[in-house]
Amino acid sequence: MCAWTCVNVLNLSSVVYCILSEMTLDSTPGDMSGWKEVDFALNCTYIVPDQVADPSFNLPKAMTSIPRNLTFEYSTDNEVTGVFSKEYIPQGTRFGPLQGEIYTKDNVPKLANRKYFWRIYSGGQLQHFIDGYDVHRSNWMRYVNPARSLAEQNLVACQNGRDIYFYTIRPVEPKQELLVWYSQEFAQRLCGQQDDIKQSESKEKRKRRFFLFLCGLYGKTAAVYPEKVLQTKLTVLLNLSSMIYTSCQNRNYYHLPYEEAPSVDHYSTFPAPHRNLPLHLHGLYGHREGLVSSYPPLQSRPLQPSYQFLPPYNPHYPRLLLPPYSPPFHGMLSSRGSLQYSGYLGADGLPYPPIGAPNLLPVSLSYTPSPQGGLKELTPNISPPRGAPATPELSPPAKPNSHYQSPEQSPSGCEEAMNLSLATTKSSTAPRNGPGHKSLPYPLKKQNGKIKYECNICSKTFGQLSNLKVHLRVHSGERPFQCNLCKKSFTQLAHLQKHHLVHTGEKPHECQVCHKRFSSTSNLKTHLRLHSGEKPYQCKLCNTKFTQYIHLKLHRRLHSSRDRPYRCQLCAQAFFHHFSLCIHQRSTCPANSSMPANVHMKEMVERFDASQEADALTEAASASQVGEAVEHWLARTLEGEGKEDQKEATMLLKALTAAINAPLTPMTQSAPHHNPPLAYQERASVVHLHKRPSVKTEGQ
DNA sequence: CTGGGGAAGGGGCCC
DNA sequence: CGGGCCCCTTCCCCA
Repeated sequence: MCAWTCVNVLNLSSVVYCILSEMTLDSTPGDMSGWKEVDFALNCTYIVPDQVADPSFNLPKAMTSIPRNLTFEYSTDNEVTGVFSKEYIPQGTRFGPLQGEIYTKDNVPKLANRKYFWRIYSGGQLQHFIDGYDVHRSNWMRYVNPARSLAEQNLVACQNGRDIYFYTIRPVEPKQELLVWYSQEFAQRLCGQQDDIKQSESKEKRKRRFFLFLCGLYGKTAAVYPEKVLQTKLTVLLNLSSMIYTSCQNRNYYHLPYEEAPSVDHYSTFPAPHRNLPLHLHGLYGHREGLVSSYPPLQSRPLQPSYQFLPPYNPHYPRLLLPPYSPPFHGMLSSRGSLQYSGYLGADGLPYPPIGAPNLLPVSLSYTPSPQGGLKELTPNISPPRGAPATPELSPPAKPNSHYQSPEQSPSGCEEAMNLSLATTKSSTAPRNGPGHKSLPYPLKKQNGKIKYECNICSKTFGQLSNLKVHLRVHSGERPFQCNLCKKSFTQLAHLQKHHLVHTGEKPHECQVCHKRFSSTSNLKTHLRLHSGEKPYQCKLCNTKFTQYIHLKLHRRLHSSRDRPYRCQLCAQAFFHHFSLCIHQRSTCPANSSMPANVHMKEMVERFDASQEADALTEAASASQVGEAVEHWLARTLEGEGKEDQKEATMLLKALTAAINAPLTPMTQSAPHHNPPLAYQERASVVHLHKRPSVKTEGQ
């Protein structure tokens, strides 16, 4: 574990110089200058969750959790020495969260090894530690080495919610090592702790710390030494450190952490290296693995007050309370700000003035990442953990044969009632008196010998209770699955998982024809219709077919009643032609009880109304002319149809003809409700009589 | 304006 | 019981 040190303000200017030099080199068009931790959380494009290993492998999670696009580098002794990419990893990729044992300030074991401690802050206060020491409790992130220089840093560590994630701040080429440094705010939080730091240390401790500093000179290699070799090197280093320490006193100083002590808040000072030394030689890189969040102050000068009251990083911190600071240098990654301490200090050592508040950001943000790679289920307020009663605090779990007595309902007379209690979920977004609160209990019904669970809000029945429970969220408004990146919530985990692809950019479903990829099977299926030519949605009026229902729906507007001047005053159905209205009123109008309801007939009238034969007629056409047109239309429509269809059509023709010739009762008389009819030019000339099973027409 | 394609969300069924 | 899957629907954008 590395021990990070921090420059003394006396030497700040030279370091700033180094930073500026490196920044120039590192600045890329796609850099993330000015990104706050929340920006990383919200804007990162790719999310790489940990691998979930088979527990039966019995390997430490720290080893098995490494994502597939990463790999460990091992020493000859099979110890992990670093984490490398196996393939190209784009900028804006998120890894994490970091996992480990959780300790509060008060329950840290006395003998705890703090080398893998990360500090988690909430409300500006240290809330707990995540200890990555135990390889069975921590994940692969414990092995990520800290960046020793700006040039090599490719990850930034951010605290999002109460988790720590690593984000790629630049593309990572294959076989490149992942090297991380704190985000700006992360460092600021740590800086805020500096007041607590004890400035006094014994000479021996300082020597010891200087030894650790020298370990830093060896970089991460200390991690890979077997114990015996390490012991030897330790001895040499200790002797060396004593000598150098003595000669280096009274010069410019760096802070170095004292890692072996139970408390990390011990510091010493050591000589400043040359400005061109890599950062790890500045003492920033002092130990074996990873970063320590319990690292020393980045500057000795007190921060501006606003930094001493950093925004709370609890799950509901308001974004506008984020420190209104931007990185002081254009093109500089915000993470570098922390890296360089100059993120807040100018060359004169003074803090940079605040830059405009991020008023473009949403007012508030609820952010509670989960340890499951970005997917989370809201608990416990929104939804109980799996296996738990839906709302234990509000409703007792249903006991066998027990009856839930809702406030509105009597317990009697409902032998098969079931208490799901879902609708009474405390944090349901549905109004208290809205749907869901009167929905209890849920009666069991029997349909075809099978038990059905009925929703007593919409009466829909379900074969399985769990399906009903999920369904009830529709009424209750409960959306227990929230995306921790964009705050969207969902009623089902699967929906959240699918949604998650939006952030990862993953498109698992490939078209085998054109190899275009899609995020869902549904979208792929829709796409495949383009290749197959299938158009399952057909306009029943003009026969135009579509690959998507929405297109048919939009198309239907062309046939909307506003273009149909002749409206039936009894049933409000409208037609293009007056004679069609007459046929309707004498045959298919639901208000006309003289003829039995015939859906097919009704549809036929509509189709004829939209046909070219009908268009060819004048509105003053006689009954016989209309009858001829109908006959012609039917004959044309029936071309190629089966005998059954022809038989049916003949019957319809008779019915239509009879309708045309039938007297119109005064009550169904109608007139155009607006302008006289205009010829409808766009209608398709072919209208099929019968529906093909594969074609879904309107109303189906 | 209309048709067409893709992205994404939502409900429900099945295993 | 819950995850996975499928289907449906809607929105958005573009030609």
